[in-house]
Amino acid sequence: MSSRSAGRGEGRPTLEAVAALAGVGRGTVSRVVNGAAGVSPRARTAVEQAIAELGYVPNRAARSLATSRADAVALIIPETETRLASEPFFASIIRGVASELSETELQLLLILVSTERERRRLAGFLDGRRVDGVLMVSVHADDPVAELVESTGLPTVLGGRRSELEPLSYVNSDNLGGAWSAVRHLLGLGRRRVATITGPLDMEASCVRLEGYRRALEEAGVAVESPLIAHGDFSEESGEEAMAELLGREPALDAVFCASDLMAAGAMRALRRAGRRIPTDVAVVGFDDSPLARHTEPTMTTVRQPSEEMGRAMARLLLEEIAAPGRSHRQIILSTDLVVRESA
Amino acid sequence: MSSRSAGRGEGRPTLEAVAALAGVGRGTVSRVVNGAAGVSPRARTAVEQAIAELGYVPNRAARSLATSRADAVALIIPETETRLASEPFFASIIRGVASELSETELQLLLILVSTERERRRLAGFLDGRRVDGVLMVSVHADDPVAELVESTGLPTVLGGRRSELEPLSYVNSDNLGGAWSAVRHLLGLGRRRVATITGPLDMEASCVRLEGYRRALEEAGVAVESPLIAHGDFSEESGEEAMAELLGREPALDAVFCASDLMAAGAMRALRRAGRRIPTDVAVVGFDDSPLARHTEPTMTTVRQPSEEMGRAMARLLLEEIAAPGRSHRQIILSTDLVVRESA
DNA sequence: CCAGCAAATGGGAGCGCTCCCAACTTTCGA
DNA sequence: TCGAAAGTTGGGAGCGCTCCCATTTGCTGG
Repeated sequence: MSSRSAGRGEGRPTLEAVAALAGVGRGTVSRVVNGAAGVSPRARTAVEQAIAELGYVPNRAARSLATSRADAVALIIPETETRLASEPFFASIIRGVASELSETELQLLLILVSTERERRRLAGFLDGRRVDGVLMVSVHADDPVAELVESTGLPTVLGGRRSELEPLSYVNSDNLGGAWSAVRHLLGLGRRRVATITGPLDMEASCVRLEGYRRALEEAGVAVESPLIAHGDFSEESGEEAMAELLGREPALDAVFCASDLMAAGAMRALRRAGRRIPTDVAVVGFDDSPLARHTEPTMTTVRQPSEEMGRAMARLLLEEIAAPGRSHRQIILSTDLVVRESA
Repeated sequence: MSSRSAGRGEGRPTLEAVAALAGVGRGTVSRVVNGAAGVSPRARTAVEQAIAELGYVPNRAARSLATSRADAVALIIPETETRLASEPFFASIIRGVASELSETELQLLLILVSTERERRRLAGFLDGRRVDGVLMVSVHADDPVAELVESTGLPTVLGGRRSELEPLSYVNSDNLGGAWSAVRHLLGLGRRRVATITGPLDMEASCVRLEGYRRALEEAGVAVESPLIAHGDFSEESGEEAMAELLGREPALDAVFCASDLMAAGAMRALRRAGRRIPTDVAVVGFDDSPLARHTEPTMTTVRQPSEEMGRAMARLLLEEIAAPGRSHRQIILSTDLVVRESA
């Protein structure tokens, strides 16, 4: 049903074969295939028939060579360790990107970069212009991979930004608002000793979430105390350690806002081990609303960020950027919302 | 640091430019670039120098056109609904595949197929020979996507198989042994009314896990009763429903083996709602050892399948198949092991 | 009835690379 | 010392497609 005649790579019909069968020139066939104007109805039908008969499919390499377009975009995930697997966030991004791209002719190249070797390989790859644009998530402030991508001058869209003055286009979620509403929720519950576990501070999202925490506290007239702030790296283990640390410094804390669900899960574990009841003794709020949040015990109150939509928006932005290169860069902020469950 | 001179696509140096600068012919440069033998040391250094000086990177489209290789493989995930996001299994596969591929020149194309439109697009894509091989996971028995792939004649490796007489190469985990040991564990705990929630029966893995369940029971001289068997589709909701159904039919059951962690999580929820204690009243075992298993309450006993290794093995097999096409197809079975936690 | 213009069409000239062969060197054995 | 074998090298001939221009065809108006 798919490839006619001998399925081998060699026998595949070319533009020329179609032209011959349809009794027209290559140019005409090309026009039909690419939906260009200026083809008589008669010629068009003849060509379409020939295409169907031969089962013609254009050779992308040849097209690429002639047009110097790649018809592909890369999604770069600089994943340290096992984050890809443990954080469904990435999977959602992938889904969003893929679904948006499926409307187009563009292919999606997935590039996981963790080692130095892979980074070098990426450099050559991008310089080889095998893609028309680049999507990149999980960017750290001085990420060499991001710099590499930026230096290629390819259309690029980031998921998240490196700093407030991010020169590249990006899609971000409202980290400030999300964190703020999480902490406000905690305060609304009457909690006053609210701690926070941040993500890695070389990621802007972490800083902004911390800032949201600060603002909510200040607005409520509650002092921001550094013993109530601990740092993690988004991983579950780091959340567990940070929580233990917090508990050691501030035994009286009655709530904690974690910059990721994974860390919140770790924190919950640490709290349980310390004999604290959740949420009675300590209320916990996470960030992401990953599937995990519905499986912790108690279920987790968390800030939902629309990760799939984020992937979609990234892809859309990239398409625009590819279509109109040089245009000034754009950014999209997606709103977050608090999902209240049992833990707070 | 990456692209010299005017970064624009046009100004990029070609093979010819390198040849000119090095004072040799195109053939020699090509030989050097491709590490072919038969180049004098003198010529080789001259070429290498020129390449460095010009920052030359071969144009892949041109190479593809000339060699009719694509230097890429596709990973096809026929994902229904949100499975990609909810099942870290896929993420692990991706990681494994990507890490194995990073040793090579091959690029990884990710193709998510869920709609009919996307399937048609895939057909054209594969016929366009844009990849040298195909990797595919989550295959259903009469999966049209799998048939499509098979019909292209491209080197292909499946994750899982469609039936016992799967003609394509595949990597599979020991579903039979895994299920068997899970149920044996349950029996060892003294449980005698052991139920099971299967996956979709149009997937071989589901059938085999069910078979493992049967055998363990039979070996122990325990009758296999159909009221103790319910069917799900690997999703959490289906697990919940199936468990409710089971409870209705067989209130006295004291254990349940679920063909996926997600369904086990759903089952646990249903049990809790029905007032059954886990594992006191009903012991639960899942399958996959997804991250989720460590977050349920109680934590889940489950069968671990090495999903990342599965991805790796798939990639390795595909590389072999691409290198030596026509060679008879191969299969690899990865062993599973039981991870005992609190739920059983 | 024909000049004059627009629409349609054919096909040459690449795109940058690999393949392969003819030609040239060098080396070695007799 | 010479011919043959082995080692090198250059570059023509594509790979299949798009771009673009010259040419042909089909109309319209004077």
